[in-house]
Amino acid sequence: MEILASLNPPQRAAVEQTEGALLVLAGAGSGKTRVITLRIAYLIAEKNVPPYNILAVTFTNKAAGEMRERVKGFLKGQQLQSVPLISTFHSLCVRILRQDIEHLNKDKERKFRKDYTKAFTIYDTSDSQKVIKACIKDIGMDEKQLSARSVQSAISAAKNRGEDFELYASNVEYTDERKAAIARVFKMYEERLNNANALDFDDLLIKTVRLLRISNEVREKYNDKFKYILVDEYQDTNALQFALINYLTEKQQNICVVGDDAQSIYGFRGADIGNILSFEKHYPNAKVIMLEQNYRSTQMILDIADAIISNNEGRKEKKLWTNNTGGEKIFYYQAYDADNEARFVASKIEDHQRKNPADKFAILYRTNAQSRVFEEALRRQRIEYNIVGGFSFYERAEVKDVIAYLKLALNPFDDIALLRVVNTPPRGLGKTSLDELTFRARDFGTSMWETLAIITDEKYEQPRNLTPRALEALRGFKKIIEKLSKQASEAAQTDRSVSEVVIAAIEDTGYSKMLREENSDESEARLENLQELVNAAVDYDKQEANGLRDFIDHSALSSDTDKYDRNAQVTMMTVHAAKGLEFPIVFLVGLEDGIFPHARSVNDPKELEEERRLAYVAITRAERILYVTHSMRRRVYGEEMAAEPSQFLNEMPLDLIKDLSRGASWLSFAKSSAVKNNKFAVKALKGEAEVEKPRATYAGKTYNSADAIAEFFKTKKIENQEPRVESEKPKPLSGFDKLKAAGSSPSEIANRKSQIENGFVPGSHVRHAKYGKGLVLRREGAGDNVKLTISFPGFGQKKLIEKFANLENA
DNA sequence: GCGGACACTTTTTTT
DNA sequence: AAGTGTCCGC
Repeated sequence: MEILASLNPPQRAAVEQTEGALLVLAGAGSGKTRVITLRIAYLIAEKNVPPYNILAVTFTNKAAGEMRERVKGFLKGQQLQSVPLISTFHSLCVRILRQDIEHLNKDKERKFRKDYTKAFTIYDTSDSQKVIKACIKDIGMDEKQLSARSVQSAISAAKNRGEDFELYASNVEYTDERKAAIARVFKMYEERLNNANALDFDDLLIKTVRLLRISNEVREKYNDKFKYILVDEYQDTNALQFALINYLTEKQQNICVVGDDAQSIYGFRGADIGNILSFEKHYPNAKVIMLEQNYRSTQMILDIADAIISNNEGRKEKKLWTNNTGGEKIFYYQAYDADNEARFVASKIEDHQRKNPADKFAILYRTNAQSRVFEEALRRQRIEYNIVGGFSFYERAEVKDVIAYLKLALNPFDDIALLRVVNTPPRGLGKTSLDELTFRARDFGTSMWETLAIITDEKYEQPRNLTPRALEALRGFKKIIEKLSKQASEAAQTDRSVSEVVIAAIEDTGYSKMLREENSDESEARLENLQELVNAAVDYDKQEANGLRDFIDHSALSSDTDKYDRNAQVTMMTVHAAKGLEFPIVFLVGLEDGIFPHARSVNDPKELEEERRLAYVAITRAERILYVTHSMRRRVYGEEMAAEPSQFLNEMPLDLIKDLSRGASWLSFAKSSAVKNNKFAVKALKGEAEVEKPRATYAGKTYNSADAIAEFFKTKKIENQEPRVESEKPKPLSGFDKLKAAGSSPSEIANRKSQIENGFVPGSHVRHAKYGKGLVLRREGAGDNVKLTISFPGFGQKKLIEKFANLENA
């Protein structure tokens, strides 16, 4: 292959070393994806491996799509009999289970009696949360004592650790009532999913691993099928995924994994960097190849990324290098508020586009919620953009409703689907009737659908506790589903048109009638969305012949419906979604304490390190130019709050950053006083420096110029009163801004404070023995229970009990 | 049983 | 701010 000539020696070795186990440890921008896709092409084109023998696994649909595109590009012009399977872990599992799940029914150690069928349903996060909610209620607890959300994440975490409900329960201490309750819910949840012939996202992996473990036949089948296996972003695998790979490679050991420990950002999903070490243990003959040359970014960008990541303790030393020396400094902008931040980005994009219309941009943020302001700003400037992820098409209520009809038609045991649509459109079935139905289902130990069949039967003689009207409604509903079910199973088995069934689910169920009669803008939009769903089904009919079930699976497993369009000029997405991608110009926005690093991560050193790796991923997306921005105020829960610069900003080498802010900014201040106020720097100047660098660790100092920042915030007050940026109308102030507007001298604030039960109010500066100066952001509770949220530069936000915190005025 | 008014939580990140 | 859950009058 000619193209191999363009590779450097280690890259080339990674492509050509096709037999046996191979671990490729690669830095950001080192051509990882290029290597892995070329390898697939190489196997096919040079080694004559039939494509169906190749399996490549990724973590996101977007990565899988990207990889398919690239492989196609490399194999352009070749006639192929089949295609390699390039899929996410979850899709792979669905594919295996749809064929072979029934082998699980022979499992001698199975915990529940109900058999799985190939028609199993996939429960997405909100589906399983509904089940959990019901379970919590049924063990007699209140959502306030035990939130469905937290139980869900506890269950999911346990599952990803490889614990089933029994193991989980056996680890609960006698005194831990909360955990004991979770264990009870866990068991009940598992049983209900089993009854519903349903699997949640975690189960897809768990059941597949179990299947491969207990069935030699199945394991052998897939070992024979997948002769060459590749795993991208290997650092993100968790224990289950590792086990899955091990089973699949039992016979042949042709496995190639590619990863970068510095880019591990899915710890919250149980990803374990340790799998890199386990890999070498499990495949003792594994070769290891390192790719350290970066081909993507300028030296300037790499230096910034490296400066940040080197604050992490748990990290393999790995210094990226590049031939792209120099490059432009990193641009920095401090915005007055979120809107101003978005305007800045939009106007910069406009500038660049004027100079070079072909430029490509990415706007990267920590959370999806941040996207809206940027959408608005870009739309105002008439800049076209593409948004990845966020609120998915398949999450819209009307789409979920119609999908629920289809799911129910395919798997009538799916209680969640039934409850979703039984009274949508309204059929006169209210809470009373549905409670009765639920109660009976629990009583009989059957699914809702079976229960419904039993009590609507003419010959049923027990009292029904249902009004004649409700009974008729249930019978009507039953007929609708039966009819749809007939159509659906035809479409699922034969390759008959999926779109016909989708249309039936919209029309014959009364759903579209309901929307048409509502006749509002809202219902109009919903009808259009359903039309969109029909279009998707029509497209689907044209391209693939995999039937309705596959169509539904797709809707469950693809959260980012708007798949990444590599030709888009401007792409907006979360940093997570950007992994594996690159852009000439990147805007990393919202670099604020509490947002990035996220407030939920600052209290746990491990999580903070993950945030830092996330920042590393974000920065290394940039090829030529990187902008970093933060805003001084941000709306949180509808309330305008003061926002502090992110500690990651301060971990950047300040002299590599060019300030584009108008007037004074955090950066200008930090720069001018960094030398003067930094004890270490002063020592260094005097030649007394202990070699010990002010190594920023989570437990200690993070800022290398904490005093400078503290001082900056003192002066910030004045600046905030005279916004430097034109803003159409003055925004209503709230929180501490109101305080400042009313009278902003420290003494006045202090007075006010003593009036308010002698406590610290939001907006006041305090001093803490350990953390130093901080800004009070929030005050909750009363009396002895007052909790304060305080932002301490260098330490992040802390929640302190006022009574014990020993705070002083500052 | 239904719909509207109101009270209340919620935002990490992905499958 | 926005979406969800609960209560109440019809």
